[in-house]
Amino acid sequence: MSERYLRSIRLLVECVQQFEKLSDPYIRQFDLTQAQFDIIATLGNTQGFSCKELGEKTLITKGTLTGVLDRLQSKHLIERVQCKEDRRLHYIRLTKKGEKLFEEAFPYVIQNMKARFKGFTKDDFAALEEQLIRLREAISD
Amino acid sequence: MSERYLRSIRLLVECVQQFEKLSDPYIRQFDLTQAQFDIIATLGNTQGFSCKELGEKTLITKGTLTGVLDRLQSKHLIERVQCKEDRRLHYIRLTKKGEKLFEEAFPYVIQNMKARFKGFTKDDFAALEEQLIRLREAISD
DNA sequence: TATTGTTATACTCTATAACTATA
DNA sequence: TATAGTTATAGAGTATAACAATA
Repeated sequence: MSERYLRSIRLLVECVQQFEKLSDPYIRQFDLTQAQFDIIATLGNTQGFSCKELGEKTLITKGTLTGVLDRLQSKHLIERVQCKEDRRLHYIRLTKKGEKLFEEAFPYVIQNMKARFKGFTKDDFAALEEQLIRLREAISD
Repeated sequence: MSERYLRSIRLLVECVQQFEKLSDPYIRQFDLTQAQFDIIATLGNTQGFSCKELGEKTLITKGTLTGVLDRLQSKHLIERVQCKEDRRLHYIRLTKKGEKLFEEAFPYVIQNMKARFKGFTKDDFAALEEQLIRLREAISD
C-alpha cells in the first residue's frame, strides 16, 4: 500500500543527496556554499531578479535570503539595485566579478557532474524527465 | 548537450524541495526537524544502529550526528548503549517514548503525504522507481 | 596505529516576528 | 493597509580538526 510510495520517495531523496554529495566538492573549490551557488546559477545569464523572485526560484525564505545575499555581496559577487519605478523593490544581479565566477564555476561544476552520469543515455534522461514532470505535477500546490 | 542533464537535475531537486516543503508542517507538529525525523524513521522497527551506521544511512557526518542525537536524547526519544564486545561502538535505539512517537508520527506523516499524490497511480510509481534506480546506479560511488 | 564517537570552533542556514520604507 | 526587504533572535545543521577511549 504505502511501500511503493515510500520506496519512490526514498529513492528520490537518495539521488538528490548523492548528487549534492558529489557536487559539493566542486562547488566548494569556488568558496561557495550550495545556497550561494544556487543564487549565482539562478542569476547567471539574466538581467537579475528581485529578492522576492529569487526567493521563489530557490525556495529560500526572505529572512534567510538577506543573509545569503549579504555574504555574496561582501565577496563582491552580486549587487543590489533599487528599482526606480517601485522603490520597495531591489534588483539583485551579478557584478563583473560574479559573472566571471558564474562563467567559470557553472560549466566546471556541470561538466564534472556530467562525467559522473556515465551509464545515462539521452533516452534515459528523457524517460526520467517524463516521470519527474508527472510527479511534480501531482504534488504541486 | 548539457540542457537535458540540467533539466533532469533541476526537476529532481524541485520534487524533493516540494516534497520537503509539504512534509515539513506535518513533521513539525511532533516538534521534530527533518534531520530528527530522519533519525527516528531510520531507527523505527529496528534493533538500533551504531552512530557510524546511522551516519551512513542518513548522510549526516559524525560531528553533526552527535548534536542531532544529543537533542533527541534530551527529549528522551533515543538512548545510547555502549556495545559490550567492542566498547568503541555505541548503539542508538529508540526509547519507549521514541517508539511511541515513531508509531504515531511516521504513519501520520506518510498518510498525509500520500494524500497529496492524488494523480499518481501504481504504474506511475513503478515507472518513476525504475528510472530512479537507474539514476542511482549511474551516480553511485 | 587505526577506529568510534565526542568536543570545540566558527560559520551558515532556518523560522519567526518586528521593523522600515515605500506604495 | 499592504508589500518588499531588513534586522534581530534563537536554534539547528555543517565542516573541520583535535581529542579520548578502545581496539
